[in-house]
Amino acid sequence: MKTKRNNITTLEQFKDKNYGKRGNAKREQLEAGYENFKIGALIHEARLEKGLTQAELAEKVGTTKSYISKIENDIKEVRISTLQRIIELGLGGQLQLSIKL
Amino acid sequence: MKTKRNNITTLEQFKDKNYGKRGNAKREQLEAGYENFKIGALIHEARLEKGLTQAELAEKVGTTKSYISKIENDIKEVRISTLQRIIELGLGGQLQLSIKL
DNA sequence: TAAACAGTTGCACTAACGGGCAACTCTCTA
DNA sequence: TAGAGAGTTGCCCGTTAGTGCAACTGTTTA
Repeated sequence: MKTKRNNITTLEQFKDKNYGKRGNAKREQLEAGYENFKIGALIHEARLEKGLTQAELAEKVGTTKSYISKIENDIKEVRISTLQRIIELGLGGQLQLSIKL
Repeated sequence: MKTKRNNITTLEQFKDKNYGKRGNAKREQLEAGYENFKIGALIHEARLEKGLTQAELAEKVGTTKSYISKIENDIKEVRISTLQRIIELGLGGQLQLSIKL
């Protein structure tokens, strides 16, 4: 079998290795506990929980790893339908939406 | 003062008057309890809870009532940023997003 | 070293769609 | 009747989400 050799593929690894390293948006979101949620962090975390790489997720969804990366870093705006597609096809999950008044 | 004379401006009125009348998406969503949520129904309900008309909501958000109508009826796709704008500026609420894996 | 994997970033393209305008329907009141 | 308010719908256009490619930076293993 092909063993995974490197890089971050679980949430724990990410938190251990990257948390607090760079002054990026991802870390700030973790610190803020997603109070000001960003979609990117949401997908990022879910993907790691599933143990998928960006390329693997991209393939399931029918897109490219570069696009996944852009979404996770909130570089590109996402349509809700696209978000649903990623979550359902790629992560086997469901998008939950609600309004807190 | 200018009194509101007509049409539906509360959730109760909507349910009383429209529920089950037409075979539209809105009714089906109400019946399904939003299992297959649609953004439209979400905004629609929140708007009625706030007692706003489409035009009033539109003005707060800086858009038109026609656009609000299209979103509520799921005719148009919504961007997440737009959804946030509507909920925050227009309804004074917060959009809650999560992924159920 | 190097090679392979994971992720980021830049650039350029285009079909799709967000969003506006205006005209329409429907309902209620006078 | 008519007029006004609430909501729907058709048409249109400019923007941009989504894509594709390629080059880049780490990081890990051999």
